[in-house]
Amino acid sequence: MGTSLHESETQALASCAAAYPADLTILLHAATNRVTIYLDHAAAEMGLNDARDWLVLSALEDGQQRTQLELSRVVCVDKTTLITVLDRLERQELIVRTVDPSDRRVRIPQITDAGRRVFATFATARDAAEARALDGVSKADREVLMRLLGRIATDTDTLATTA
Amino acid sequence: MGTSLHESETQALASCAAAYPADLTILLHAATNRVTIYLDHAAAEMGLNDARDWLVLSALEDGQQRTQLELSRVVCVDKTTLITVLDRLERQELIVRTVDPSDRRVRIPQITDAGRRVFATFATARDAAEARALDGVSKADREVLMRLLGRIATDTDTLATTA
DNA sequence: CTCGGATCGTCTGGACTCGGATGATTGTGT
DNA sequence: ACACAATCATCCGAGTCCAGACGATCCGAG
Repeated sequence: MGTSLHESETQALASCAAAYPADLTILLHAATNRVTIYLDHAAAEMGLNDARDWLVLSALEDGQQRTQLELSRVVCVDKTTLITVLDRLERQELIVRTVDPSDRRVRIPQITDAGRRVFATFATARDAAEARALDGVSKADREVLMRLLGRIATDTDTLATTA
Repeated sequence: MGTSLHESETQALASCAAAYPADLTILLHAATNRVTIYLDHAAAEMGLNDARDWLVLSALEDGQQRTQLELSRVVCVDKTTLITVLDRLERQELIVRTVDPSDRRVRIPQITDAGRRVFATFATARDAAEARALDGVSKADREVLMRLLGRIATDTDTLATTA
């Protein structure tokens, strides 16, 4: 499934970043696309469909009981789209959908042992990639990066001006 | 066209960032989504369909003559998808497709004066948003952010390990 | 108890994306 | 001059996304 696209996208992104090196917006997109491509590739290598599949697994990994709707909010995936992800993960026996006996409307997706293993291997692969991407970067600089990204991600003022 | 979705996405992103504050991958996604939502909103306000519409305009703004295929590579938009963007921009008279007399296969999209005006107003809105998002951040920290993002975006080693 | 509104998961229809096919045009070898 | 591969824009089809509709279930008011 679509493994040959990585090559061309990689090239395209390279020229992208080269063309607009000073623009925060473009840089954000380019950096995100880059890690997305890598993560999708890593996910495909271990039988997952997407980096999003792993994201869902990671949200389930803490064992906390969550409704599908709650889960969709946590991982920022549309509730409709989440269904297809859960269907796929369930078919691969990485999760199971349990029914809450106290409320038969809701389904509680829960990670299986197999799912936990896939999550763990993916997580180490991702951590290695992150470490490599930031290799040689000082602790202080990393902290700056994370802090500013977090600020951009959660800054409500940026959006408030449009209202 | 889909203006009501901004609200819900914003909420979702907020919880997203809160749930995984230490993960570079998640932070990148959350930050990018945030600025994308803002830019899409700003684009819609001035009659554009997308932030991507503006991205295409920005690539045409330097007046350099580019083939559609070249353009698609510069802005990281699939050549097929670019067609629909150009069709829309042409319908709005923000660009024109000219034919290269020396090679009648190619179309050279060129920005019009109206397109230049839309680009300029959007650019100032974006710059203001970026300035607000980084308000109070020291020059040195900004430089760190841009440099590391650029490095992540262009780092070839990260992908090379998958081959 | 029962009715009505709220909330869950799922389904559906229309729009978008993108790999590959197609047609037009180019240049190159002979 | 002519065949033929290469390259451009465009079209098409399979896959995906998501807002809204829907049935099932819960809960509070009467």
